[in-house]
Amino acid sequence: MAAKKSVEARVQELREVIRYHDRKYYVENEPEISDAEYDALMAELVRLEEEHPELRTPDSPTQRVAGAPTEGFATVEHSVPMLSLDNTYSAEELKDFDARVRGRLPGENVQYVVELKLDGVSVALHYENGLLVRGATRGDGRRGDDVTANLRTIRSIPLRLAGRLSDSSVEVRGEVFMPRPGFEELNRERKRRREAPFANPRNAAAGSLKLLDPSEVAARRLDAFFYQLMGADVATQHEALRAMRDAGLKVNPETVVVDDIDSVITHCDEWQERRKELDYDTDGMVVKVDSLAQQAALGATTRSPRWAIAYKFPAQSATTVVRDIIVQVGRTGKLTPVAILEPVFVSGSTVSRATLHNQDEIDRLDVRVGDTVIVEKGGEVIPKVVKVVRGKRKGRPRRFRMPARCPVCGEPVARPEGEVDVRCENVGCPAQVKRSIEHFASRGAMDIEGLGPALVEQLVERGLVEDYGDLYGLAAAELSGLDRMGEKSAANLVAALEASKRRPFARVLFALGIRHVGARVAQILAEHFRSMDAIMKASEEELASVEEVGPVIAASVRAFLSSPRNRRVLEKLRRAGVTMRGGRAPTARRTRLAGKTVVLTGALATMTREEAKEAVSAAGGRVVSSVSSKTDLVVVGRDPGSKYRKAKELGIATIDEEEFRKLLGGSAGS
DNA sequence: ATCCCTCGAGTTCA
DNA sequence: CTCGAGGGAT
Repeated sequence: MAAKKSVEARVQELREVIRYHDRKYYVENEPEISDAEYDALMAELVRLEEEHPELRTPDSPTQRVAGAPTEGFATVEHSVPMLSLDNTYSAEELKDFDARVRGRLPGENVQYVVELKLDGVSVALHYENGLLVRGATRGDGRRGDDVTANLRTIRSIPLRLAGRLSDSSVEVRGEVFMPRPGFEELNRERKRRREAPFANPRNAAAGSLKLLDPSEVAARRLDAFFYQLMGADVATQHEALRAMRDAGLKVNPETVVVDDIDSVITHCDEWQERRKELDYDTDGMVVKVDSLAQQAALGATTRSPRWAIAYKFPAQSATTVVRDIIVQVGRTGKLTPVAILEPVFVSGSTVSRATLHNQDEIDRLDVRVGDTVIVEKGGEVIPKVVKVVRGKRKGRPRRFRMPARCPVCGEPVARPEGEVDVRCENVGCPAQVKRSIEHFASRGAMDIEGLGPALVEQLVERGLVEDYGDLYGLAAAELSGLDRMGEKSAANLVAALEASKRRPFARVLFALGIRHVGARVAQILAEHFRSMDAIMKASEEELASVEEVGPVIAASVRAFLSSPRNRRVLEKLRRAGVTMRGGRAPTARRTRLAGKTVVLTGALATMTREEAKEAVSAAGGRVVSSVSSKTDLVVVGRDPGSKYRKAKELGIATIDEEEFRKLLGGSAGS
């Protein structure tokens, strides 16, 4: 056993040495040994582990690419939501931010940390006892994909933390990105293999993290910078950055701590130019209040923290020509003018169309066909026509006027008094019919896989369906004759339709496409009325008396369900066996909240008002809007309103968010 | 009457 | 993502 002992010791030693050099090379950028020497160390470790599989541990440097390709990614809920930051675009707005911060921290000294804002993919890593156990993408902020296997392949992400954090359990957040040289190399290779190149490094990074085979991810040159540390004993953001760096997590070196907003602005201005020197993309700067105590005092709104803000570099713009202005008809019948542009490359992608929203916008810009215009990407994604270059207008092109008749069905259109939008009111208009079927089939609604715009187009054009009620009458035989529809796809679609009949009632209600009834309102109505019959019977007043439903929504629902045409469609759905009633309400657990009347005031940090309400009703309690002598408990969040005072006056018990979560029994926020 | 927060709806490209 | 508008609180 003596031999065994020395092998074990050698394995340990190799791991430590490799980890040390990994860090020198990938994190600190100061390699101490040659690649060949490094490879030799790694080869020895691999060999020893192969000979002694019992010595393998998950944090061994050989285990970066472990695990077979997966079918998909599990969803992970973030313990604390990954909020996005509010954006600012000018020095003026930064000063406003500073004023808001100081206003909420009277008499206190405020320091700011200014960091580069990387243009990549946000991730959250969990280390337990110093070991990387899980990593997830930001997703929608509340839940993301578990991409642990892929993150493990990124060499600048330590599998085990070093130094003071070496056996602590922390969460760190950062940005995974692809440096430009790696991106260019990847695209050259993709072109060689006749694969579509990525439009920009961010897309390449996002696409790489979603690869199902970790060994493919390992071949991509991904990198990461970390900027948030949770669960460690630090008092300021700059200490957190230092602690992460000491632990072997890569932290962006271009970070400064400053004493006032003017220095922040100077720094932002400077990087606007200097960012070109970097070999990775940045889309702005992030300004954070340094003190974590002050951060906590400032808190967050439901959307973003109040202690940080993003300063976005001015959007890149490009000049192009308007070839045409066309008019689209949406699901609700709204006519939308769209500029068809001479394709032009703007910040990462080629733009060929841009919405002009409505006649007012067109008049404001005075865009005409043939005009030269400046386009920008508002919010990095959606292109926007910013202005017309008047000097380049040739001749006297006609002003654009919204058509008096629907371009699709030819019926006259209406523009209600005082509204900016023009609508086609013909519910049988093919454009509306197609869009409403697409909506019906979409994810979030009935989620019918394989039923996309192209197929809907054919189904309607060939008269196979007149509305979404007809979908369930489709037979595989009818379908397999369509373009790109073999027997197999036809059978799949029929199966998908069958499966969709079991969607929960709330989804069905949403799928109907009633104006003002989105996913959320549908959920509220479903929970309150429990069945289609009950909603059909409800009067407008009864509908409007439901919390969160006002006169406009009530009228819209009533109008939809009163229309004989819609009733016929609903009848088809009912006969097909589509869910028309909700299940029972989840049985209330026996908790200390059971039977209590609760009032919420102020903003909660870890859940929205709605989630809090759900949590209370799941716990058997009831949330009402105002404090009275009948109220049992007032939950006080950040910036409580007058309800807090009233609770004090009436001597009603108040609790803060932490106590509230305890009362909910830890299972809140689900 | 007015402010603030959310939700709904429309939109682009790979 | 952003704009506009509905709903509730003030």
